[in-house]
Amino acid sequence: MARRERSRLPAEQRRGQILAAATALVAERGFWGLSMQDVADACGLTVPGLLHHVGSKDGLLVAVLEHRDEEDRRALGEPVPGDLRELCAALVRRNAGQPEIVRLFAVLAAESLAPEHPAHDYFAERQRKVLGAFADLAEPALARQIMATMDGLQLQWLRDQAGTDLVAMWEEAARRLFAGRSG
Amino acid sequence: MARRERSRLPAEQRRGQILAAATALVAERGFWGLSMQDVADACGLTVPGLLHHVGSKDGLLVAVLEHRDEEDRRALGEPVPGDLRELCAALVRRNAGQPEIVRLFAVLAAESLAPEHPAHDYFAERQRKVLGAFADLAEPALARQIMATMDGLQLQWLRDQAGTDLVAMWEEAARRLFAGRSG
DNA sequence: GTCTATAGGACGATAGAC
DNA sequence: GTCTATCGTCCTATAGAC
Repeated sequence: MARRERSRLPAEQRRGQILAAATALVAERGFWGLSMQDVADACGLTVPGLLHHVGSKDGLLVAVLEHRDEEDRRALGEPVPGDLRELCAALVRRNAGQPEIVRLFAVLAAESLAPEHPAHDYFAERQRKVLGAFADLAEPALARQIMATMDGLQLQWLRDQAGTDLVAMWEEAARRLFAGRSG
Repeated sequence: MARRERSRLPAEQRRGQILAAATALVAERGFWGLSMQDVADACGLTVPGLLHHVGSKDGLLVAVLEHRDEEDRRALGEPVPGDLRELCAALVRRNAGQPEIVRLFAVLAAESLAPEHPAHDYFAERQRKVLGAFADLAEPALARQIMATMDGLQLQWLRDQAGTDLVAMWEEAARRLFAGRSG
C-alpha cells in the first residue's frame, strides 16, 4: 500500500504551489468545474490540507486573482507607455507568451457574467478600470473597441492555437483601429 | 405531504420545454456548472424523467446547440445581405434582442476551449464557418477583426447591461472597421 | 502544517414498475 | 412518458489528533 510521499513545506512556498496548480485547473475547467480534490492531488496534499491554506473554494479563487494582479503590477513596473498604441502592443506581446493565463481570464470573464459567481464583482470592476485607463488616452468609443478587439482576438487565438500568431493579428487590427491618428 | 402536480405532455412539447429551461440554465452556469436536477425541477420532472428525453447530460447540451442552429437557419431565412457591413449589422440587431442566447454562446465559447469539453468540436467548427463566411466578403484579416470586435463588444454589453446599447456600440466600431471601403 | 475520519449532500445514471 | 428506488461516485467542509 504505497502511499504518496508528502513533504512539509513552508507556508509561503506551499501557497505558491497551490496557486500555480489552481491557475492551471481553473483555466481548464472554470470555477464551477474546479474540484478541490484535483488541486490537492496536484500539490501532493489532502483536501483538508489544502483548505488549511485557502479557507474555502471561493477563497482559493480570490487568492488566484489577487496573485495575478500582483504579478501584473510587477510586470508593468516597467515604464508604462503613455501612447495607447504602444501600451496595447506591450499588453498583447505579454499575453502571447502566457496562453494559460489568458485562458484563465477568458474562461472566468464569461463564467462570471452570472451575478452570483464569486468573481462577478472582480470582473465588473476590472472592465471599468481597463476601459477607464484606455479612455484616458483616447475617446471612450475607441477604448471600448480596442478592448473588444483584444478580447475577441485572444479567444480566436486560444481556439486554434496551432496556426495563429496573436501579435501579428493584433498589429494588423491596430492598423485599422489607429488609422486616423498620429501613432 | 403535498407533492408537485405533474402533467403528462406530448414528447415534442416536453422537449421544447426542456430546451428552453436548459438554455437559460447553461447561459447562467455553463455546462460544468449545470445540474440535471435543476433542469428537471424547472420542467416539473424528476431526473430520470428528464433523462428519458435527452439520454444524458452531454446529450442535453448537443440538443440545445442543435436547436439554436435550427432557429438561426429559420431567422436567416430572410434574404441574407451580400454586403458584409449590412450582414454584420443584421446579426448585431438580432443579438441585441436576445441577450440570454448571446450569453449562452459567450459562456460555452470560453468553457469549450478545453479540448475535452463536450462542445469543443462544435465551437471549433463554428469559428471556422463564421470566419470563412466573412472572408468570402472581405480579406481574411478583416474577417478575423470583425468577428473579434463583435464577440468582445457583446461581452462588454453583457457585463454592464444597464447603460450600454449594443447596436450603437457596433455602429461606431463599424465606422472604423469599414473606413477604407465602399459601404 | 498536515493528517485521518467523517459528516452531509449533490451528482449522473440505471433498473424496473406503472 | 414518467415514476420510485437505488447505485456508486464525487463534492466541500469540519473536528480533532499529531
